[in-house]
Amino acid sequence: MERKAQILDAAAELLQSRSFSSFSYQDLSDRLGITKASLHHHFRTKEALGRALIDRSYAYYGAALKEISRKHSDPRKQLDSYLELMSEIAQSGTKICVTGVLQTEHNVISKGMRAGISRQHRFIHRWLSSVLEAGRRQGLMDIPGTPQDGAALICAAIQGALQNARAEGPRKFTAVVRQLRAGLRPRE
Amino acid sequence: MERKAQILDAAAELLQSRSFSSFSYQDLSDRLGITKASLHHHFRTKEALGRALIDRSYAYYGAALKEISRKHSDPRKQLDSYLELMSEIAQSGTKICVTGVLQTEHNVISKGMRAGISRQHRFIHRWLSSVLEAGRRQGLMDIPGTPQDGAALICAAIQGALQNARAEGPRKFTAVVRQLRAGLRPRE
DNA sequence: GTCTATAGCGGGATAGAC
DNA sequence: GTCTATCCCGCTATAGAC
Repeated sequence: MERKAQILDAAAELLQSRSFSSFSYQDLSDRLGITKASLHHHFRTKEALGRALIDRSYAYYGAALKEISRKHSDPRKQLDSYLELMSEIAQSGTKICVTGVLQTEHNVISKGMRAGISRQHRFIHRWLSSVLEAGRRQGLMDIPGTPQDGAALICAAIQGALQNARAEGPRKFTAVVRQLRAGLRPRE
Repeated sequence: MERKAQILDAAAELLQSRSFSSFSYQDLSDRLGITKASLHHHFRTKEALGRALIDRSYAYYGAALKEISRKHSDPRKQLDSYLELMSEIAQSGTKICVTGVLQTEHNVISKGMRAGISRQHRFIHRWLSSVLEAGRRQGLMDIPGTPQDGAALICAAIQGALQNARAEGPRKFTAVVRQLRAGLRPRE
């Protein structure tokens, strides 16, 4: 299980920096110092590895967002924490979000992988919707439009901003976050 | 030249539906009915084809945005036309924007391709900034923050929205556009 | 400008020994 | 669980005839 986790760590790094189609078992072999054949022992096919990566990402966000909800009751703080979480990816300088990578490869990955990505996207969208909904209900945010639309904008903008930022520099990410917050008008 | 254009048409379609690394000269050969060797006659390397695709995309947006600026003097109409242009991609159901595809492959493409994508991104960002700036100056839009930040949000959100929409359905795109417009608060 | 033929590499994957 | 050895395939790219 130790090994499996090591492989997933290295694979996640490669997925987010190079995309799914553009990393190989050979790349993993080089990084981990074990042969391709051994890697196939842990994940029989690359598709299986892909599904495992998505499941792991889903579990990560599940835990992270739950933790945020537990830690802060103020929806403004919850939103901030989410944005902070995403900004860590931007600060890597080499990675973008898993959803962005795999939605871009939507037409070249398996149905199983597509389903996993869809589930993750919908989960995060739902969480953000509920945060915005609470923010409005408690009179803490002045959201124009529905919480669902607001959440859709945040999902799309953060995903695009990470891609823009890796290519153009991290200031692109902070600019988008700044504008996003301005548009949601949290009250002081 | 006729042939070159045909190849670029087919390649653009494949680029936007499958990503750069995930289409091959064989795919083009199948679609166009000419051999891989012939394709190499027109574009010696795939990298050269990639650069040509980016140049073509850049020229396309150059012409399209110029045309929009010529046609409408009202910045609100200019913005609407831009969003309309992007929504055509969403309506395809299979394609996403070139910038999104190639920024996602940022670490696996050549420097020349990166430079071309960067130029295109900065061009569109600059155009949007000037539209928002005019909107504010003429008292037609109530943009919170700078026009530059506003433009960065639009770029990122549209790019992400196209990816979300292809995976989750076209309503994702319209939701993002709706929220984007609400955040920019154009006056009636 | 298009073809046939082929080189050369790297990809995912398997068999079977240890 | 890891290895060596190997398979088969598709990829980019080239040579050279028509």
